[in-house]
Amino acid sequence: MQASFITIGHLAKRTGVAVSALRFYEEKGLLHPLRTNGNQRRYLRSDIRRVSFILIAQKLGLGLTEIEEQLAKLPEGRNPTLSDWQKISRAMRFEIDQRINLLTRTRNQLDQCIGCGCLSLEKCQLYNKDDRLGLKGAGPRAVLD
Amino acid sequence: MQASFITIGHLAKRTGVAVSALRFYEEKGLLHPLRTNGNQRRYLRSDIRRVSFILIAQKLGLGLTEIEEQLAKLPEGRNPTLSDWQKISRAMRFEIDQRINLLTRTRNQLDQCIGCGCLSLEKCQLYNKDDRLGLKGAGPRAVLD
DNA sequence: ATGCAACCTCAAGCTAAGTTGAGGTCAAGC
DNA sequence: GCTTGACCTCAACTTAGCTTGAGGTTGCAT
Repeated sequence: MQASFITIGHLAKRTGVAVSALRFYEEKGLLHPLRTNGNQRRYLRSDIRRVSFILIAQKLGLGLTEIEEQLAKLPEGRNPTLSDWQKISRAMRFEIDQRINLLTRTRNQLDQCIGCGCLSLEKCQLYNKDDRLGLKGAGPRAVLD
Repeated sequence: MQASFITIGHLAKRTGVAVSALRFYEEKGLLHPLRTNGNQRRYLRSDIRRVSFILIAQKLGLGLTEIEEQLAKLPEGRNPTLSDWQKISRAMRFEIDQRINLLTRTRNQLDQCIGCGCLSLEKCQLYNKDDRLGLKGAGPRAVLD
């Protein structure tokens, strides 16, 4: 059978990802190729799509660990169906929306800052909001010189 | 004079950034504190704002090198004025807008993908567009199993 | 004038996401 | 049946952005 198995080199060419990166992804648990008797990796054709997903998700700023969590939702063993992928796509859309919202909020706050000239931690909305500082101590207050 | 100089510890508390990170930023050329006779760092109060800027810019995904380029626009020596900061803020606003646009485009493309179920490199807008693949060889075409 | 927290330097270590290289094996075409 | 390109493992190196630790000094408050 010249079945649906492809070599690592083939997968690399089809996805534009380096062979070394594909091996690295396997090490990180994102890919699970089979092996020949001679110990060479053999991928399913559907792994091309799997790798595409990794690339897209990385563009969205997800780390490999988070990506693995998403991929874990795919059925292991059988080829993922269209609806399997659609579920994940929707999750990603949600992610993107979140990011757009965050950026939009940041931009609005920055607009205020352009107005007031403040890039101060204590007065500026831009920074106070998003966690990070506890602003615990009632330290000095004169930030604007 | 209890002038406008602050210690590294003070700056750390005011910004929420670790002392070690502040020293690291200096090494990378983002901060230029003075030194006491005893070799301890002394920062200007305006460095609080400078650090705030670093934090915000990092959230936007800029690397320290790029941030340094922005900061280089600030006058060295004298305290930056309101309008100095405003210039930089506007540059940032532009950056944010760019990012929002990119994400919005990505989302629209993903929406198409949800429709067609394709997360394929060769057919999907999402991936083909943005560089990366040369898609040079006229390799096999059957991506959807 | 002394104690001790806060500071200093320098080297090494860490995570993420890979790449590079050495040394060796596999498999497919002639 | 042999050659050769593609594959294998394992270890070390890379960049970014820091943290941690060892060993030593400073400076402020009493």
